[in-house]
Amino acid sequence: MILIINMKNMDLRDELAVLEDYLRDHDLKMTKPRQTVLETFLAIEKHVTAEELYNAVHASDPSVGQATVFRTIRLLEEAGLARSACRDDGARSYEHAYRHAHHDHLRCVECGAIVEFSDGAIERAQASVYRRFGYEPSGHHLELEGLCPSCRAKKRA
Amino acid sequence: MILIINMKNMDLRDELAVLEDYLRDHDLKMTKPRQTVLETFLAIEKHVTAEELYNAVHASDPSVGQATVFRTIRLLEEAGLARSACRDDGARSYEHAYRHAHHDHLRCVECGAIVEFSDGAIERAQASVYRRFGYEPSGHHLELEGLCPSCRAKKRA
DNA sequence: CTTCATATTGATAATCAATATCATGTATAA
DNA sequence: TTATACATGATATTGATTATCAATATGAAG
Ligand SMILES: [Zn+2]
Ligand SMILES: [Zn+2]
Ligand SMILES: [Zn+2]
Ligand SMILES: [Zn+2]
Repeated sequence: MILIINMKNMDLRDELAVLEDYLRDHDLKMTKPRQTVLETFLAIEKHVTAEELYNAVHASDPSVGQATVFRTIRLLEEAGLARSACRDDGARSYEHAYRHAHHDHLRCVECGAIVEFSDGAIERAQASVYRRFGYEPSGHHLELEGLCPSCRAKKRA
Repeated sequence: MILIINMKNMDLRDELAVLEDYLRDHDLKMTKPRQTVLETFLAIEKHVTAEELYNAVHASDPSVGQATVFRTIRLLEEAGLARSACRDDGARSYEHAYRHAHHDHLRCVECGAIVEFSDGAIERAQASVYRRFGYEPSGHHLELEGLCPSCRAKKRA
């Protein structure tokens, strides 16, 4: 058990430092709930909604409230530790941002499977669009939708 | 006044036919509120939310209720007359889809100005991503964010 | 260690977009 | 016209998120 906790702490070190720096710079305080939310978020290696994150947080510390999870995930976003995108079906979803290179998403409209990809040609073409209209780039959201190989197979069967 | 109404009717002819065909094929009925919502939607040449559309509809016919506007804009989407995308700040927004070629959006994060563009290189690169992962394309959403020329100038001043 | 100003918390109420419900009104075909 | 199924507007409801607020915890200063 202690080993696991130690391993977690090792993995967390940088992210924790990023959060602490952000808090210090904004006269905010490090608290137990905020650490719990950060740890839980970092332990989930996929896209999560605030609700899903709350469930996970609640499992390891039932005293943490929903509101705090919503507040903290926004904080993580501002601190550069999380990235968010609005999901077409309602709830906003979040993913890791620190030490996770920019990527776009390819989602199966049938089963929801998500492929994360990065494509140089797309990025370069986007840069040229920015230049064409004289805009200064500050980010973008690209989601490709389609039918994944296994759902295509099922549909043919 | 009559002239304007006639002009509107001319512009509407095709779109109205598209909706009528869709309604007939689905055993649905053409009604006054549905026509009003369609006319109003087509008269607005920019992205609108259901709420904004309701306000415009209400101006020309106060008897039409909000629920009907929500229902009808979804209907227009299904009929291929409207396209929607979820806006980062909350409400879903809609734009014309009939006889409006696919395009992507470049939005100023400062003033909200939107440039609609279409870029062959981006579309081709996306097609190659679909092939790479064996997905069958069914659509995509791309929004570039940045600072428009005039906001860049203001920022420098 | 104690003080103390200030930030944070969890519970709850409130907001916002979007849907569901339902009694009443209306389109359309026979 | 008459029947039938669909559509409507008002209203209640949902679901995600945010605001409010009294009680608590943090962290810097003394
Ligand atoms: Zn699939
Ligand atoms: Zn991702
Ligand atoms: Zn601008
Ligand atoms: Zn557009």
